[in-house]
Amino acid sequence: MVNTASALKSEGLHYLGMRDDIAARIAAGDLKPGDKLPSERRLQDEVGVARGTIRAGLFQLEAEGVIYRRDRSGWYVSPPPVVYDPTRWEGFMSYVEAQGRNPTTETISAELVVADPLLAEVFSRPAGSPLYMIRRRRYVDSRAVLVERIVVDAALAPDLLRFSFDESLTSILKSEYGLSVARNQVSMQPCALTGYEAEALRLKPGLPGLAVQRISYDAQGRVVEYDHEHWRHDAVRISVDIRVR
Amino acid sequence: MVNTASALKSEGLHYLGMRDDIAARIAAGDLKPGDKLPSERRLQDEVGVARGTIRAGLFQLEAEGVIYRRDRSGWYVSPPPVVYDPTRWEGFMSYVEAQGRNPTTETISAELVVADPLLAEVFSRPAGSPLYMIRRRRYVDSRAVLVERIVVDAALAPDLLRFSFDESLTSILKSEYGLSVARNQVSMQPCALTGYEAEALRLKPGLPGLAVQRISYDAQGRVVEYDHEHWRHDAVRISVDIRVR
DNA sequence: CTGCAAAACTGGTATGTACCAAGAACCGGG
DNA sequence: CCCGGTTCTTGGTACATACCAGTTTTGCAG
Repeated sequence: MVNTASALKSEGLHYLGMRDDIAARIAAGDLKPGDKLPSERRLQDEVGVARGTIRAGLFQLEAEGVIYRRDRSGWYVSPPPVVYDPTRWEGFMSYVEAQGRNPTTETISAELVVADPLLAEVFSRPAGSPLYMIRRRRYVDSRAVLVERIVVDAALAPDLLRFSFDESLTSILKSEYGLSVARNQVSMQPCALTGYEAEALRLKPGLPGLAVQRISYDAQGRVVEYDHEHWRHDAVRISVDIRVR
Repeated sequence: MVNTASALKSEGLHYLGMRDDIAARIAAGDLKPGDKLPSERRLQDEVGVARGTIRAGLFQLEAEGVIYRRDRSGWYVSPPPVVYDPTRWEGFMSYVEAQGRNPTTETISAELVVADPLLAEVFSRPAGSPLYMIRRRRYVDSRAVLVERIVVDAALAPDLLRFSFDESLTSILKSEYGLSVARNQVSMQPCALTGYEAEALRLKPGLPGLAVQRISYDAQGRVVEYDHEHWRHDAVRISVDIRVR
């Protein structure tokens, strides 16, 4: 490495120096995923720089996904991310479990809505068509990692609301309605989590995240699911393995 | 919207209020991509809050990819991101051009190396096998958006270094060596750009980015390219359209 | 031992100040 | 007109301080 913590300090980049200190302690296993860091004021005394400088270093590590914060509780070491493969239609529950983690889901709302012009276009239905809209929050090992809004065509899945969505929607659509996905159109973009998403994840508005939009089609080309997910950026890694066109 | 700028201000979240002010001016087209924002000290006077608060709001917008900074020059409105489809093997030059933007490439280095254990495993060659390693910096509309390190098997592309890599490596491999890609294995993760990457992109170390790793195979399953890319996070959007397994 | 209120602690926001280093603009000499 | 140095501007870093609002702990009353 070119820059050691001490080199950075002597260059006058104290916040990067302290960043490296903490990062090194994590890399060395001195601090493990889930562990709590010393408080900002304690670090201030230990390291001997102002609290603002300490916070700059912590923000750095947060942006890198190395640590995260719980409001007014403290800073914690981030657990490793889950791997997400958009080319598979396994649901969240199964691929998180397959990675040895503990997924849970909480339904925020589920309602019947009518298609606005945008939704109508996505589903190739007239505006005003009935659709189900489901909002959920999903956890990995008790940490909220994403909120999503799923829209399903009511014509394909009549009376969908009688089910609970705290488990896998994937399995409901398949076993109850015989709907399975043949094609996914996925778009992803780094974003900032603000407003509703930040609140739902109990995050400070503006923290970085990953916005995922997915349209799932069945073999007949009908839209089975129209999904928007907002992930905390440190909770996910994308992996794709595909034949090239 | 639930939170207007003025509402946030009265709540005591001045930095979010000013964030919304700027975001609104950009959304309204008052400030266009590439435009320069007023200086921090000017904003300080205009908005009437301390410079630290102004900077907090600017960092916010930066994390969202709405604005970016040129060191000691100023803050600028981000141009729209380019769309990147890992399922295609069109090179950077062609897909950026197809989106009406102007791509350029700069070769940083190109050399013959020998396979270390990790590279040997990727290429299924004995350690010590000859490989070409190419580092490049790529631009969209004169803004550096990514740095990459490509490794190519010297056995598949002998004497590769006689070519210039300031254009498309894709076309060289295809036209000169008959190598075309049948399968891509792509992994992506939000990251922080530090050290070499930050320097090469002339970015402050620690800014958010997207790390992309790609292994490209030909129809015989041979590794054609082993590629690591580091993108600035506001410059790219990922889009995938695939049949589900 | 339990339940609950008070106290201590923690991060969140904001202000003001100071100085540095790199970029941009200016201006004069050739 | 161009070149090159000076000056101004700009963001970058750092400090000290103050107060707020949730979280966590403490400790007392029942």
